[in-house]
Amino acid sequence: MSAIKERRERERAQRHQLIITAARELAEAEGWEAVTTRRLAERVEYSQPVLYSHFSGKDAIVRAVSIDGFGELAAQLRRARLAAPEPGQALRAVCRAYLEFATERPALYQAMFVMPTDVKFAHAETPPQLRAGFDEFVSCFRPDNARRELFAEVIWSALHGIAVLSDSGRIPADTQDERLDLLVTRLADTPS
Amino acid sequence: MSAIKERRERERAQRHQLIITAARELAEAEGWEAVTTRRLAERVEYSQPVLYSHFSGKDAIVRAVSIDGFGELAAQLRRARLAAPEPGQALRAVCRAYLEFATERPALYQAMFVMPTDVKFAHAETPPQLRAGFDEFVSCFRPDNARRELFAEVIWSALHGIAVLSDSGRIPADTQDERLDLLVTRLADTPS
DNA sequence: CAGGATGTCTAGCACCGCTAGGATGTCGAT
DNA sequence: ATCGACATCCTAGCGGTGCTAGACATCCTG
Repeated sequence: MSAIKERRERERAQRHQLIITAARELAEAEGWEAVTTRRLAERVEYSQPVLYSHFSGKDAIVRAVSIDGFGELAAQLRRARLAAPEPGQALRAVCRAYLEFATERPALYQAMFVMPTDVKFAHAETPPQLRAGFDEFVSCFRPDNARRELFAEVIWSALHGIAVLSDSGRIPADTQDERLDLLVTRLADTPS
Repeated sequence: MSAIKERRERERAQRHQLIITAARELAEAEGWEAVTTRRLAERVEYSQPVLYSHFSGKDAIVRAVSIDGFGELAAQLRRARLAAPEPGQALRAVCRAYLEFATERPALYQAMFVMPTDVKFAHAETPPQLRAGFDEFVSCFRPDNARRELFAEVIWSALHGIAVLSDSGRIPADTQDERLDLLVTRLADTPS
């Protein structure tokens, strides 16, 4: 009897994740405007109301996708930082990885940082994945830099601006490296 | 006979602008998600199809609002730059004015830089108002700085990132000044 | 095997952007 | 002054959206 309940919960959790990945795939293939509850339901081979038994609404689905994204972004940034040959190169590597993430998964990135959300950065309810990503930037600055969190914030904001303006075609995408170089050179902390 | 036509065209132009300002006011009061063609039509006291005799669709209305915004932003940046006591303060003043614009007119700012658009920055069909705004940033760097356009792009992107992330509540809004200070200090061109 | 809880679907609500086609009014020529 | 042509504007409706109430089926429990 308990085994049955467990099986059901397992199936339910599977379907929960199925909805999230289906939404993500659909968004990455055709953009978020193509992600409608009807198409999503059809894709997971259930009717619309099933979606609402898992999520409070479409926003919640987008949020779930974005939280998955936060985890992947943090992992990618971490990998880049650790792979940097020397500490001085870490910031550049992490920044490059960030921009790569944004350009390679534009829809996922949009869900994370552009679409309306109630997820905060520096807050008690901040998802740990997001905090982890932020910390990768912080770690690129010297521990004795009292303002390293501020540095990280500004770097992150600048990268976000670059990512989103080039994604929407507002600035040309072919000079990304020069912008990255300027940003990193200017904002790396100066060894005391 | 020609006078009548002229009067009609005048009235038509008036109504054209009326639609734009109504859309803008509605967006600034309740956000863009509240700007529907029905509500907008009601507000200008015409039926929906009238909107479509002036604009090809809702997107075109948003674009018209944003172009108005580009003009105002450029003027505001120019004022700030010229009011700076000395050239070294110009960049800081312009950046501050930019962030002020974004925080005081969030909906207008969204139409200009966040909502999907076909307006490009560096392009032949770039609206002159937008180019003028960009040039205000360029003018904050020394003419002999060969990369001043790149500097302007990066500054702009960073400001945009800060503006949009704090508007959506993703970074706290109460430490804007510190970010601004860091950014300006690091990216001002170094006198040779 | 009956009863109740659980899960799922069909059908529909109010809203969206957008448009076809008819009613209304105005203009210029006869 | 009247009539036809034209421009203007609105009503009504299309297919779509997010979301939900209520009927239906299915399964576990006593």
